Amino acid sequence: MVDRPEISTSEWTVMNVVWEKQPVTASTIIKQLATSSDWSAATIRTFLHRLVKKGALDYEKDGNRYQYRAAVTRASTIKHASRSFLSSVFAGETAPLLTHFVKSSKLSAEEIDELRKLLEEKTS
Amino acid sequence: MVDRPEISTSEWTVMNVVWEKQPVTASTIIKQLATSSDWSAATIRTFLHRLVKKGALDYEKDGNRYQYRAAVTRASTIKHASRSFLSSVFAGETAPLLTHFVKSSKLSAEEIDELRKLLEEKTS
DNA sequence: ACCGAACAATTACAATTGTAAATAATCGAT
DNA sequence: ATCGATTATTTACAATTGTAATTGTTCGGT
Repeated sequence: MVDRPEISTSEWTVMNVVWEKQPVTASTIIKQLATSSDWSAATIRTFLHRLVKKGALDYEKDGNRYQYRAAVTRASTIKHASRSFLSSVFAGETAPLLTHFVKSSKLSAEEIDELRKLLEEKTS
Repeated sequence: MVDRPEISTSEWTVMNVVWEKQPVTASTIIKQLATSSDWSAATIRTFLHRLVKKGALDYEKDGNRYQYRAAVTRASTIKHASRSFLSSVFAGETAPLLTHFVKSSKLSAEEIDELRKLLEEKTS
């Protein structure tokens, strides 16, 4: 649980693909991000290298290329980033954060129900 | 509504003080942050200058010093930062974000009730 | 009118980030 | 065994960020 370097916004985008598809090669990631981003292949490869350097990704050699996979869980990384976002942007106050996101979001009936249940549980 | 430069984590801390106390002088901000941060006065003054440069703060001269006040509303700045956080960390999906923060938060009965009401409204 | 204290403005400097291009290594097909 | 394509590695470079120290300016008190 030593603290790893922060993951930047761009790096998060890459990590999300890795968590979704791992183990995954650079070119698969590049293909996947081709639509949603306007990064060049080289740029994405830079992010991959940096993420390995930061200890957020691991890889195994697979002939010519690497199969990347996450070295940290999405949950723990989210926890970290969320804590820091909450603390800087909402000055640490969760209720206003929740109010903001509830207000600004479109939620399905199921999602609303799910959240309501979670809130119930907190009451007890 | 031209897009202004991003506000960094440290700058957010300063902005939160300004929104809370404006109009406010540098030394008041420095005093306020003395407890909660370990920045030197010079560092905080640097942040103030940068925030003016970025168009996030304005000031009026008041004799020797400046009275700073926000040039952007907290609400709109929060909206911006939240959108970007949602999109990078939660891949744009609000429901998981809400789930995460509800689970990880301590909420008072009143806050829970308030949130429940907000959710009700969304149902309709 | 001058001095020190308080302020603001300028400068510094390394680390991180966004954005790649250039170079080196290697696999697969001939 | 060699060549081109595909990877990975190294290098580049400006902007932003964290963290101040230094220098310039001005107010308030003697």
